[in-house]
Parts: sequence; C-alpha cells; structure tokens
Amino acid sequence: MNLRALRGHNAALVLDLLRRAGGEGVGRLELASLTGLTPQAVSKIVARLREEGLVADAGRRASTGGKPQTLLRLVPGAGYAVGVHLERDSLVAVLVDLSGVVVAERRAGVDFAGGADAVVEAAAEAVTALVSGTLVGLEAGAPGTGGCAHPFRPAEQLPTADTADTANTAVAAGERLPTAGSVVLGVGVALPGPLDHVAGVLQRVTGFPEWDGYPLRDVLASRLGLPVAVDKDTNAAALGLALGGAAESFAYLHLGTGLGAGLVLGGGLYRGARTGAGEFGHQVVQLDGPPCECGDRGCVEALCLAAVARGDLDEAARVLGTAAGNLVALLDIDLVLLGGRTVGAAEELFVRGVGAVVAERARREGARAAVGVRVAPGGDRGVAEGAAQLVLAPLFGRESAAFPANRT
Amino acid sequence: MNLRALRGHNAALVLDLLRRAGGEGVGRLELASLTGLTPQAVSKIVARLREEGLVADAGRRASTGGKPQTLLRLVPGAGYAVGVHLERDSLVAVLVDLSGVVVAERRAGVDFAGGADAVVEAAAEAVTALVSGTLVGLEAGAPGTGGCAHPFRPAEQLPTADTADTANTAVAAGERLPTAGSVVLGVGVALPGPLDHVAGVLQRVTGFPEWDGYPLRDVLASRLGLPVAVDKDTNAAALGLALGGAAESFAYLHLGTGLGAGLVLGGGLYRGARTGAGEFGHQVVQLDGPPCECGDRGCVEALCLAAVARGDLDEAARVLGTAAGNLVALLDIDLVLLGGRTVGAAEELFVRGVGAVVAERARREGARAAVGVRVAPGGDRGVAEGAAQLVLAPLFGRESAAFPANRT
DNA sequence: GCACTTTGGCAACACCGTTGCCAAAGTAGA
DNA sequence: TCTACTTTGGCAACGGTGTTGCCAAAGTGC
Repeated sequence: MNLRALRGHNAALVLDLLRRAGGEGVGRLELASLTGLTPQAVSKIVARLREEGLVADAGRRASTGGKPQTLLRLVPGAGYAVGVHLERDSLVAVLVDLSGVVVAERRAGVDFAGGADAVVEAAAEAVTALVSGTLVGLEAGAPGTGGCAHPFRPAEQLPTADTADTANTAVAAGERLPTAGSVVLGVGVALPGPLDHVAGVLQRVTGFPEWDGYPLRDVLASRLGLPVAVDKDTNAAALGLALGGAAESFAYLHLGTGLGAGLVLGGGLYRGARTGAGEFGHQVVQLDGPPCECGDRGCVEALCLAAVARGDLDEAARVLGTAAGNLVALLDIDLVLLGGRTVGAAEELFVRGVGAVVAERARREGARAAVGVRVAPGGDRGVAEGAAQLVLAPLFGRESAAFPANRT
Repeated sequence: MNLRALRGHNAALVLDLLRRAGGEGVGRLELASLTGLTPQAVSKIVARLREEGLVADAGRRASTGGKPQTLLRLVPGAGYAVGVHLERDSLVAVLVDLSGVVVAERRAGVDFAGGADAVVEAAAEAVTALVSGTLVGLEAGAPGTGGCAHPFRPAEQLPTADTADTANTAVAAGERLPTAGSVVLGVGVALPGPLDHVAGVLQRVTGFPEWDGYPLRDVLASRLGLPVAVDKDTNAAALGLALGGAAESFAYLHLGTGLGAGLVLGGGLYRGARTGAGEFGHQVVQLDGPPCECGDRGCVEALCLAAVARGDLDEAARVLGTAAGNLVALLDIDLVLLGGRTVGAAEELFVRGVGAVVAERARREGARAAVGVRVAPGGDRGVAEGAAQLVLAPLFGRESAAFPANRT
C-alpha cells in the first residue's frame, strides 16, 4: 500500500463512520479513537473532505467541562448513485444519495424473453429518466417522472444538532435535493442468476439462453456513459443491509420464486471466488429426498417451495430453519434476515418458524449468543437500494470483505 | 491506519512473498510489481528487513540483457515458533522455523480427564524441552530429546541459486539450525472443542466439565514466559494449509473421532464471530433422520460415522461428499482437503467418493471451474504445524481474512 | 473573575514512499 | 577489444503522510 492508497483508506474510514452516524454527527476525537489515528490527523483528513464538499459541520455537542466538540456529518447530496433491480418481468430503479436514502424511484415492466438489448434499453431509459428528471430540477414525485414513494427522509430523521444551539449549521431544508451540479457516481444493477461481478458478464439466466455471456456491465456503461457495477440480486440486497447497519456478519435469505442467500462476513459482502457464494437453494437437507429440478435430491428450495405450494407454511419455515441453522453454525453468525415475496406473504409465520428451529439448535449447542431471525427491512425496494450501494460502498471502504481482489 | 502500521503492512507483504517463494528467491522488481510499490520502496523495505536479519541475498538470476537481478530470500532461522496439538490422550509439539519447516518434534501422552493443569504442565514441559533441547546446541534428533522425524528440509529442497553462479550467497548448510541466539516467537496451541481464540479461553470440552472456562492461553503464557495463541484444531490445520500454499479459498474437513471443518476464505482463516466457524459435523443433511448425540437429527457426523462403524465406507464418503458439496456451493470455493484418522485409513476411497459427489454436482451446475478434492498434506503432524502458524502468520500479514478484529 | 478543562488549529517534525539521477554490471555488435 | 545499449538498484532530494509540541478558543465551576 502506498501513500495515496493510505490517504484513500483513511478517508474512507472516516467517511464510513460519518455515514453510520447519520445526521447526528460525530466529533473529531471520537473519529480519532475509532480510527486509531491522532486527532490532528483526523482534522487534516476532515479538512480535505470538507473542501471536497463531502463533509460539513453538524452543530456542536454540549460541553463536558471544556470547549464543546464540533460535530461533523456526511453531506448526503454530495453524490448520488442509481440502483436497478432487474427481474424477469419488472424493473425497479432508485436514485440514492450518499447516505443511502432513496431520493427518487421508477418502476417499469420488462420481459427477459424479449432479449437482452431490449431489457438493457428499458433499464437505461429508467436510469436517464430518474437522473435527468431529478437533476434538472423537477421535484421528485412530480407527475410523469415515475413517482417517488419517499422523496425525502421524514422530518424527524433529518440531521439536526441535538444540543442547545441548533441554529448554527443544521442541514438546510433542501440540501438533500439533487441540484444541477450534482454528481451521479454510477449505476449498480442487481439481477438473478449466475454471473461474474468482476467482469459484469451474465452466465446462465435460467430459461433464457440468449443471455448467456451477455456483457451487461459494458453494454450499459457505454449506453449511459456512467460507471456500472453488476451483481447478483441476493448479494446486492445483503450489501444494502450491511451498509444499513444490520450487523457485522449475517445471512440474507431470499425466498421468492426461488431460494438464494447473500452472505456478509466481517462487515463485507462475501462473494466467493466467482461471485457464486450464497448458492443456498440447492443445499441438500434430505439425503435421497424428493428430486429437485436441478437434478439433485432433497434440496431446500424444492422442499420448501413444495411445502408452500401445498399450503403448509409451517413446514416450509421448518425446512428453511433447518438450512438456516446449518448456515448459522457453519459460519458462526448471529443474525438471519429473511426477505422475498413468499416470506413477505407471511412474515410473522416465517420469522417464528425459522427462529424456533435456529433457537432450539443454539440452545442445544450451549452458551452461544442468541441468534436473531428477522424480516429484512427495505421491502420490495431492498434489492434496488442494495444495487445502488454497489456503487457507493467503495467510497466507504466497504466494497467486500477481504477477498481475491485484494490479494495479489 | 497510521504510518507505523503502513510500514508493518508493507513489510509483511514483502515477507509473505519471500516466504511463498521459498528458497528460490525473488527479485526486487518482481516484489515491486506484486506489491504495487515502486522498486525503490521495496529496496528500502528490504534493507530494513535485512538489517533485522530476516532477509538475505539468494544469488542472482541470469541476465536478460542488463545487470542481473539480485535475488532475495527469507532467512528461515531468523525466528522459530512452537506448535502444540493437544488431543484427549496425546500431544504433538513441533518447533518450526520462519519458512514453516519443522525443525524438531516431540510427542507425549496426556489425559484430559486428569485435569487441565496437568495437561498444561505436560505441554509446557514438551515446549521447554523442544526449545532448550534444540537451542542449547544439541542436535535435533539426538537420543533423549524426543526424536525428530525431519530435522532439516531434504537436500534437493534446500534453497539454492538456480542459475550459473551458485557459489555466491547460497544458504549455508547449518543456517536452518537454531542457534543459542535464536528467537522463539511464541507458542500456538490447537485443541478440539469450542473455545474463544481471542481470549484464549476454553468453553466446553466435551466430557470434561472441569475445562469449562479454563484460561488456557494466559496460564500457559505465564508458565512459559512466551506469547501463546490458542485455536481450534481444525482452524489451525486450515491455517497451516493456507500458508502452505494450498489455495486462496478452501475447506479443510477433518474426519476423526468427530467431524469438523476449517474454512479459509480469500487467503485468510475465517473464524466467525466467536471462533465457532467451521461447525460442520452437525450440519443437518437428512431432515428427521437418525438422532445424533447432539440432540438433533440427521447430522452429517452421525450419518457418516455410523456408516464407518458398520464398515460401509462408500456410504460414509457419499454422505460426506453431499455435505462438502453444500459447503462448496455455499461458499463458492474450489478445493476441499480431507484429513483425520478415519480419512487416513482409506484415503483413496474418501477422495474418490467425496470427489464424485462434488464433481457430479459441479457438472450439473454448469461451467464452473473443477472442484478439487484431495488429501490434506501434513499427516498427523498437520495440526501441530498449523498451530505454530498461529504465531507466524501475523508476521506475514496472514492472521485472518478481514474479520471482527480488524473492524472497530 | 479566576482557575480549570476540553477542543482543535498552527507550525515544525519524523518518516513513509516517490522521483531524478547515475554508478554498476551485464549483453550485443562493430 | 572497444563501444553502445539494457537493466539493476543505490544515493539524494522531495512531496506528502500522520505525529508532536504548543497555544488560542470556548466552555464549566467555584
């Protein structure tokens, strides 16, 4: 690592801490102790970031007997990213600011069977509409731009100084609004199926042989003139949850038309050697069990979806819980987040069913910390938000855990 | 990361490259391109390491039309570490040099039922005998010191300049011999059962309640006056294999009296949040299957060992292969290494049986790279060697992947 | 109003990797 | 044998990193 990389590394460290603190702000000394740097070094780094417009004051904390700390915060509007979630029949695109808050949203219908180029064109149109429609100054949510569910963070979540003098440098009302000078840093695309996230090339989109080998990243990048990152939908969702502060390590299990997982280990997304990690649906949990369409027998996905199909959701949850328990034990994690349409249809049932199996197993294994099983926040927009984080995460040094890319 | 950490980081980077190159040596320009540093920076780093005695010349490479490169190598005798493998009834201790080569070995009988202190005392005696017996100048392998299977690396593996002028600075014959001035960097201890590698405290050694909560690391460290690191046997074995150059990511499956795993992800050992990762034996692969002593049903360990008990090794391999396939798919790795007494008794059968299941699954999943299934090298000394690497790995920046310790 | 505490900027500094330059040590051709 | 030419790698000066010493600013508490 050379000096420039060192500077970037430390700046990312500071930015990530500011991002995680949200609008509340963090003091310099706190940053220093959390990063291991001296307060003076933090001051220099912050000065640079402030010059770039990424960081600003956020009021000051109450005094503890001396000069009160000046708090710092991330400037959310200093940059934006677009996240696109591609599914077989639909598309969700979101514009997200640096702090991860969704500023605008668009949805459209697509058809994978109609060919890759048509889908890419639809995605590109959604992105340009989202970006130009918002950046030109049109208010997000105005009729005709596609609508926006939550254009701004609710007022009570707006960053404000939480001490006496709020008048000082609180966030200006419109600061989160992208302006003409805003920078769109790139586009993240999340979609199902095996793919290579490094090359951004699709591999075998089930049922659509035409897509095999399609260089999605490069095609979309040259179409839009923006950097593009591509990843599996489950990976994107997991990354989004990780940056949302879910936990240091956890698994995101997505049960929709299929069953997949995204793994966050030690704060970073774990993708494995070829973006294939999180292949969860075809974990065998019943030797010589009923055949699965993949050719194997006793896969969780087959067992689980079969139970769903016959209306036995308790059994589906029990099967899913068993596989989740395997994963929890193997990776020593303490949080499982559930998502996907099938889970969404009976959230409490799945949380309770899966939680019971996992808890029972943890209890048997002894004094381990309790394992949480919850529904992943973000709803049906979670994947798109996570896709946007494919672009933003590197800014905060959160690209991935410590995997092939880092090592020579 | 501050400047001192930066220096340490880059020095570790260089040392690791030299270690991996073995006795062949590496040129400065090669180091520069591999580390991303400039040649001049490498020169400075190397100069520091040479002053500390960690690095030396290793002849020169044939000219390519200009001044020939001076090759560099690690000085194996610059430091040593002891690795101790504790089992219920026996103990293996090895003295290992910086390059990971075993210099001396001792074995002894112990009895976990006899209490923790007695076992620690036996371990401490083995360590002191190993260290003093070798360092005082006694030749390793001399009668009475416990014997040494492979005191030195075989002659053909000795580092030599592989070009014209071998006379220059090849490794002196006795250089690998520890001398009175040698430095023992610490002791690594590997043992079964749940424990906390950060605190070095045991948790529940099955069947020996007295061991629960025993602060093994601190007790042994104060007894010996040396730094001590503690970890699970499977983790140590996996770490040893990782530093031995097995692969970037792989799983080590240990089938002995129980079944466990060690996971190496992205070049580093993955321990999970509480050193619990690699809990492989109680992965459920048969829903509602036969009961396991852990209280669950259909665990791999129970199924596999039951098959072994009734002499059906093919079935044992098939069951193990299914669970291994789950792991390979989940983590997207391409190497599985098998070890342990049960595997050792029928190596080819297990390699073939597990390999068949894994390969069949990889084939069905499509164009993935071939997944290797092999026997882990190191034999019954592998765990002890890996335990020694618990001490050495940090020198080479290979402590763990990117996990809780690294993040604040 | 004075003493004290805490924050955080300024200036000088130590030390990291970088750049420019050139001696050393080889090859290739005349 | 001599003269280019190539490649290695050390020396010296440098730019920029985080660090240290110092002190002004801005509070609290008596």
